[in-house]
Amino acid sequence: MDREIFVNQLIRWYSHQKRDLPWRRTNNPYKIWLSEIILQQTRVNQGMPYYLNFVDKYPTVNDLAAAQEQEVLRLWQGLGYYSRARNLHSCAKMVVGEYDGQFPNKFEELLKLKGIGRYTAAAIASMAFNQVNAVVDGNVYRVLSRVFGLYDDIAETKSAKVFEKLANELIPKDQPGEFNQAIMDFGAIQCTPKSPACAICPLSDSCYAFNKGETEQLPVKTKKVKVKKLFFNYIIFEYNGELLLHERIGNGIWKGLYQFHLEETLKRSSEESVLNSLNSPDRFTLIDVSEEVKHVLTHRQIFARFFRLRVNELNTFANIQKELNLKAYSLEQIHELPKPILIENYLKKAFY
DNA sequence: AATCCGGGGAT
DNA sequence: ATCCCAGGATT
Repeated sequence: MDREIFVNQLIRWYSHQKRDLPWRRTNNPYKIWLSEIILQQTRVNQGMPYYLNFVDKYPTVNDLAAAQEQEVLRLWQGLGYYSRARNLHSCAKMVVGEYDGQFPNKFEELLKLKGIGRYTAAAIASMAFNQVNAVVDGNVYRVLSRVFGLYDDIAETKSAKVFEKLANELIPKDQPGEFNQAIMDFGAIQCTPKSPACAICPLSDSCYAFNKGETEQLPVKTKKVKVKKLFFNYIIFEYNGELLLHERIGNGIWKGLYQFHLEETLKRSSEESVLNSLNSPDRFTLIDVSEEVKHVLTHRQIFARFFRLRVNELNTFANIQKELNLKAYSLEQIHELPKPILIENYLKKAFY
């Protein structure tokens, strides 16, 4: 594939087929940054409502910096990879505190900010500040590997350099932002992972993969994540309309989110053994045991059950909070807490 | 370099 | 079921 033809055809395709997205209607670096963080490992359709909510609630980086982290996490609830939300908040405070509320306009400077890696730094630099920095995301890997016949394994760290080098050789200096968005939209709409629309592709004539019949083989990606099975037994202590929850702390999934008391095991536990694990089980009355819920994450399969217990006496309710480091919340308060979607789904079913 | 971190949609 | 998404931080 001739490089000049590729760039020209790609941008031509983009001028006709590009999606009308709200963060494309602005040069505001705050909004572009916000959209990029939200869209990391997230499809546009899934991220869109979150973007709109964030812009609505925090119109400027100052508004976001002034927010409470828990409020930010609550707004992020359901989007996953919650470190993105904590880093988002941290970054907003950095921009306000160290950059006078103005996002830096250079790749290397953007890279210093929390939650901004090489992809996001290039995206902001090119789209908000017209800097010539090529993005490399999943779409770019796919499009370049197919069009130019690159067999570098995209699961290998070193391959990023190969694709980044080529992308930076291709990117036109007079419209870097347009090129970056064009190649990503092309990957998302036209050159899709499964069944790419080669029959109507303006690049198919000289596309390596199309001509070699290799579209299914490219990009090359080897490593597969091993999935670990976990069994979660959530205990819901209830007294007079209040439930006990606590914040997940330490590093690990759902850090900063709230949940019920959790008994976690590597094998499926019997209902009896879960209840017997509690001190003086006669202090409680079992109201309900939920069906097992399967919750799938990238490298976890969680099989969860929810044990709903009515605490018999107020005194016991207070003691449990101390024993298990829990806190009592009304349903209204719980609604405002950031929670894993697994917890949220159960609450909707059993309480809301 | 390898591992961890969510949830959902397309196939 | 499997793949992968406008990836980054940590180990």
